[in-house]
Amino acid sequence: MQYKKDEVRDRILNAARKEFLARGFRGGNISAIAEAAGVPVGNLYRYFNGKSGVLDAIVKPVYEALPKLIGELQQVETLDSVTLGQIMPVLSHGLLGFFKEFGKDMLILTDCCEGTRYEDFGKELSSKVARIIKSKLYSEKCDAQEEAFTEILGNAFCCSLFDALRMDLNDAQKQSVVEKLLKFYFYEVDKRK
Amino acid sequence: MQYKKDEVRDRILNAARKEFLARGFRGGNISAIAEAAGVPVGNLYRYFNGKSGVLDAIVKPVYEALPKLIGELQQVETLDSVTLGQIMPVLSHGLLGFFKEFGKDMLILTDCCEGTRYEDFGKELSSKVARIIKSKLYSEKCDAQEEAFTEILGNAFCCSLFDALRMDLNDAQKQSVVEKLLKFYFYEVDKRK
Amino acid sequence: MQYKKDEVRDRILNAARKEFLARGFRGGNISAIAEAAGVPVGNLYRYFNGKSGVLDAIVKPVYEALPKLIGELQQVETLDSVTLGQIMPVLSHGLLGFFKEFGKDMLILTDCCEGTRYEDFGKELSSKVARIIKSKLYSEKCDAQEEAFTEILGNAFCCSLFDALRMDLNDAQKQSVVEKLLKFYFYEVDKRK
Amino acid sequence: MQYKKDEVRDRILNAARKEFLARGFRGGNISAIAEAAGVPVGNLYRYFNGKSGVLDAIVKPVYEALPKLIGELQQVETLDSVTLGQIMPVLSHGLLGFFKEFGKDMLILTDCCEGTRYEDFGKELSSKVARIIKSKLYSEKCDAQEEAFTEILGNAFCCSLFDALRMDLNDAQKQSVVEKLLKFYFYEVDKRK
DNA sequence: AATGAATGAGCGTTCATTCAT
DNA sequence: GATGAATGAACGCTCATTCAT
Repeated sequence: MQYKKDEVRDRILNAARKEFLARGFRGGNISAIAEAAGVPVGNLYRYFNGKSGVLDAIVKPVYEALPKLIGELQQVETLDSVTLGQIMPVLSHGLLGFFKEFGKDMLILTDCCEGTRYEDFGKELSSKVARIIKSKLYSEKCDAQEEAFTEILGNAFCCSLFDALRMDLNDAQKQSVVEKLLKFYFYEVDKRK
Repeated sequence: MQYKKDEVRDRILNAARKEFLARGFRGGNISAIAEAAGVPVGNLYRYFNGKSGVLDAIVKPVYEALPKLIGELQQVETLDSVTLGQIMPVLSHGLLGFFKEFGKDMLILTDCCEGTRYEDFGKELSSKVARIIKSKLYSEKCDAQEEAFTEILGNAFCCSLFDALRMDLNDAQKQSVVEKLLKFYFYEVDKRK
Repeated sequence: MQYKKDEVRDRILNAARKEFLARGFRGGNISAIAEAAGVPVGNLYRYFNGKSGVLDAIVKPVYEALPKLIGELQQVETLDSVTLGQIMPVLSHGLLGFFKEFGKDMLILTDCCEGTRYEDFGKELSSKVARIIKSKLYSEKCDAQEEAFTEILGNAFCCSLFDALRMDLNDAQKQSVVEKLLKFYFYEVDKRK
Repeated sequence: MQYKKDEVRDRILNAARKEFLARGFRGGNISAIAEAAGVPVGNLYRYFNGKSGVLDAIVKPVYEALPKLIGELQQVETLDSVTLGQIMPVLSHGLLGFFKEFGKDMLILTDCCEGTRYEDFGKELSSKVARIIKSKLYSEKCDAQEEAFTEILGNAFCCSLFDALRMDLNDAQKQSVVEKLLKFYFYEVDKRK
């Protein structure tokens, strides 16, 4: 009865998404998820490997797709002639694509994974972005403040993109907001560094 | 008073700071705090009103000092002739002062209070900042994207300031980083909006 | 439903009855109840809303049935021509019925509820009875001693009825004892007041 | 510093009396007693052997004086010619005397000793009184109902006396109420048995 | 495969008692 | 002798997980 299983699986995942978004992973309650999904607790354990198994199912796809995006960025980054203003759209476009594909799961990954092995995802992404910013903003070595400045910028830019995704806007509006952000962050950035 | 009470109190608070930073309030374990502080659980309750009492002791001072800063901002904001580039230093300077006074406690307040009455502190601060940005960036009504844009900016700026505070730099360096951020965010901002 | 739920529920309630009778509500130990019932603590909480939930289940039915009895008494009481010797049988008959229906639970209600919202049940019942006695014994206002006297009588009569219920007698014997009590308390009572 | 000790001792006892009357022995809190007495907890343990030691100090005098009274009763009881109407005044007079001497301590003994070795005091007193009633009311063997009836009467009479003591009346009034009770219970009791 | 009752370790908290000063 | 901080066993309760049916 495979068709049945998938439907149950999805009901569980959707209930879990709601629960984790509302209460975080730690605060989220497995029985509440099962009940909301209309599935007996015991059965949930046939579909998933416990609470963290449910989280994995929700979050792993996004989590593992990230290196691909990062890879693309790194390829572009190494070209000396490429500017931040050219790289960042790749990132933001990629994230927009992610969001279209994975919906809220990306936000669960970034916002609701305290206390799990995913909790550093956001930080890792930020620092990757920071490294790119740094390499483009300061061609040679830079001092502690500049180092800090780029880290902060990496995080701020990521935060801003995620905020944009979070907002209750249609895709076109999101696109437009992301473009506004790109302009805000990287237009004549060299003058403001 | 044998075994100076204050010393025990501080040991508990410091152990709690570590625990809450590492695991958040919900995930933080009172017994672990007591043990790390070298205090039996029961005794901890002589010093603090339970788990949330410990959190209060750490976080309330910062939490209650905020309105003062907000008040200063609001006074400055209402003057039509004042620009973002003039207001924001007040905010960043205030936060720097906060940080000097309250150290990591401010970060506990912003990062570790999920599930407590403090959980909206960061959001409230951001939205306050966003409102100021909006009033200065768009003199009249603005559309949904612009609205979203300012909200995102408010949050990003606050995040950046907190990141700066979080960094392992001396005060002068922090000051310098904050100034870099002010420049980055608000220099010729009208051109990038 | 495997392991019929009702059977577990009853095992818990019976263990709780014993525990509360032996140690009172405050002194009663939830883990001991669970163990005596052969149920793990956690499971007990599937059946009842905590310690006071178990008490409620035992005691509420009796507690809420009382007003009905009081109502009947009040109807009879208001008639001027009715004597104590006629009213009290209504009360004692009612309580006998209660006891047939609720068994020891009524004694738990009267004896074991210190520190709960039921703790005044006995006192309220007594004072209700006292008021009836007073209205029949002293047609007009009465002095402090007479007031005290009726209060004491109300309580004594209630105590006596409960004692009768408590005794290890069959129903017929109980009935007979109650009749003896009625005679003892109210035969030619005016001569002894 | 003996004079000091006694004063401290009394302060503790008085605080304990209040606490036990308000919350019972089990519910009473040793630290609260110490605080109310203005004595550090540790010091309380120099004066008394813990919580039950404090109770002992309050309650033992009354508890041990009882056999004396019972003894007097038993002496009178054995005389065949003596009637209930003659014995009971001895009891009530004795209890009145007790109450004058021990004040509220007798009520603590009867009302607040659940869970201690004193908890059966009331029952024992009642059954003693019941035995006297029985021997006078039924010269020969009696059936189960009569047995029960006398037990109930013993308890009711004791309860009534204690209630009388409990009331907020002056000594003369108490005396008068007790006489009312004696009349109520034992005037022409043979007709009502 | 499905069900939901059972399980028990672990949490936050209380409080009678002891102990260091 | 006086002090009150320290101690830790025990409580009521929760919840992720297992198990019997």
